Amino acid sequence: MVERDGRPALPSGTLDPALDRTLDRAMARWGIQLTGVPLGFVEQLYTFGDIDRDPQAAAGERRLSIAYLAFVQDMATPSDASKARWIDMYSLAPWEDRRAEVSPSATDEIRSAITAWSDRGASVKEKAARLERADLCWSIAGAGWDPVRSLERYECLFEAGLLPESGGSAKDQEVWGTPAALDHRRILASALGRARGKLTYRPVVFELMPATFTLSALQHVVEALVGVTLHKQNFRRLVENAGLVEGTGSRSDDTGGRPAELFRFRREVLRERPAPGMHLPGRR
Amino acid sequence: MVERDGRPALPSGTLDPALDRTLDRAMARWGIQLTGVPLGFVEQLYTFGDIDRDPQAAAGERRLSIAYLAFVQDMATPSDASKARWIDMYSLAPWEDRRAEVSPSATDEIRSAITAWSDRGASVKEKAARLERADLCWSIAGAGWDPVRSLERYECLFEAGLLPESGGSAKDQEVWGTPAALDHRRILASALGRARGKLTYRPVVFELMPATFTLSALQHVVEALVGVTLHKQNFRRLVENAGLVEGTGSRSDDTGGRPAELFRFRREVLRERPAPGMHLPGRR
DNA sequence: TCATTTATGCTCTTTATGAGCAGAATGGAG
DNA sequence: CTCCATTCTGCTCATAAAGAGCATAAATGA
Repeated sequence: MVERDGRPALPSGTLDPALDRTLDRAMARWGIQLTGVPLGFVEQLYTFGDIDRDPQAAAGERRLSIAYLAFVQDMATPSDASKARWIDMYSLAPWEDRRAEVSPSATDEIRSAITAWSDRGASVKEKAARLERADLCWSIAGAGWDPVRSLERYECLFEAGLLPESGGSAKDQEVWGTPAALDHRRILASALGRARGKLTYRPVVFELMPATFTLSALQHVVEALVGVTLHKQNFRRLVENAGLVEGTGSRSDDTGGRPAELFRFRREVLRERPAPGMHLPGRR
Repeated sequence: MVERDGRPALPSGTLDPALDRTLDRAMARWGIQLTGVPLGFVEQLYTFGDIDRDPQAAAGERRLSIAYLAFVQDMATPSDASKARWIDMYSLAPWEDRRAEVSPSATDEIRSAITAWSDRGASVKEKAARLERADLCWSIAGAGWDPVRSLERYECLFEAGLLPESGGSAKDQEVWGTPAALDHRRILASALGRARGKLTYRPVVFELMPATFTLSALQHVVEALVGVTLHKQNFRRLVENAGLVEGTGSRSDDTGGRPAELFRFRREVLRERPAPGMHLPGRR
């Protein structure tokens, strides 16, 4: 991210109608210019254009932002020239990280705030609608936690007025995260949901991995992305059995325990199956 | 679709910065105005902005189109005032319909044209890349047919110069379909892929169905959307077993054979499972 | 009455998934 | 040198889902 008005902001720039033949190229141009990081897998994400998304825009002016999701290899470092730096996405949206059960109290705080919001519904009908939505997002009354619904969760917090973006106080950053510039947290939430979903039917994780890696390293990346922990043996079985990876024969011995075999992505899987990916637990 | 330059075109209009507070509203405004059809499920699809997508645009001018995918109830009829009318999407992209094996020769014609294209690659490397891509799209060397890859297939035909949009002759409309205005066939291909994918993890089919329906009717809609036929008994088992539908007790007797029970969508399934949908055959 | 058509119920096999037990191979502490 | 903590890896077992097909039920029309 870069800095903008003292807050973290996604790198962005304006479309040059003469220079950029396609939107993808414009995005690549600005991405390189602002971060110096070479992009891997790239996909258009969403176009944001609400009239009030940029409070600084002049009246009658409209700012459209065409957001892109890109994966880069193994934490490539931003160029020194750029002011860009990596920011843990979960510092912006801590509620999306359910790997450690260190502070379930944070989730509880959100849950009770959201429940209070649904109670404030004007009519019985609206209360019920809010409650159902809250349940789908936050798994309050029994619906499972769906990692893919990160945008819905952000929008739930936004509309409930719990975030600074929509007038909330949200003091405890461990719970409510660090605000970003403009609606960039919303964009992040979209991207996160998209990436998590994509993971289940396209082998995009490997865009984030070096050429060879241990299965544990792969699992850690998947877990970081999805925000939940996975059963180790089953994960191994899944990726090996599905033909997503193949062993290289060599091994890595900086594991802290028994050395691990190094694997590589099996590109052939793309031709063998139409939708190869990581299965998310309980998602069906 | 409406008519534009003598060709079928998707309904569209320009964003009014003063009038439309959100992009969604602008889309709804134009949708109603141009077709008179009330929209059900709506989702932003993709923003198209290549410099050469509108040949009529003035130099230095750039036309951005923010496309939306919307589902409407059971073939609602366009208002008389509008010039809009329903067009079978498969008349624009016949290759996407693999339900009837009436003319496998059409697919064969496309396959051989695509194979010829990959042979025309400049280098050995490019040939191989084209061949892999052709295989993924058209299931030439053994990859399965993935209904979701409709956009990739359109782009394959486009880049191979086989469609009028990219200079091809494409006389036989049974094979190459009816051209639409501008890049609207590309937009259709995007929408089709998105809708097909969505089907697998969200119960969107029911947006296309009346309140009650027979399982056969439901299956026909799914088959029409996905473009392949399904095993009848297994389809029934899937939707009933997954809790997507529930019987109403009453029955329909215009089936032509034994009367069928009428079912309705089970809304509760949304709370029971995070990603309820129809499983597509062979897609994994 | 019987052939035709569509709907529905059930079985059988194969493959995935969720959960856990147990052994193998390393480094470090004593 | 031994023991132990740590991590990797192989395996089993129960349950669920998916692919394919057989068989029966309930209508219509010749």
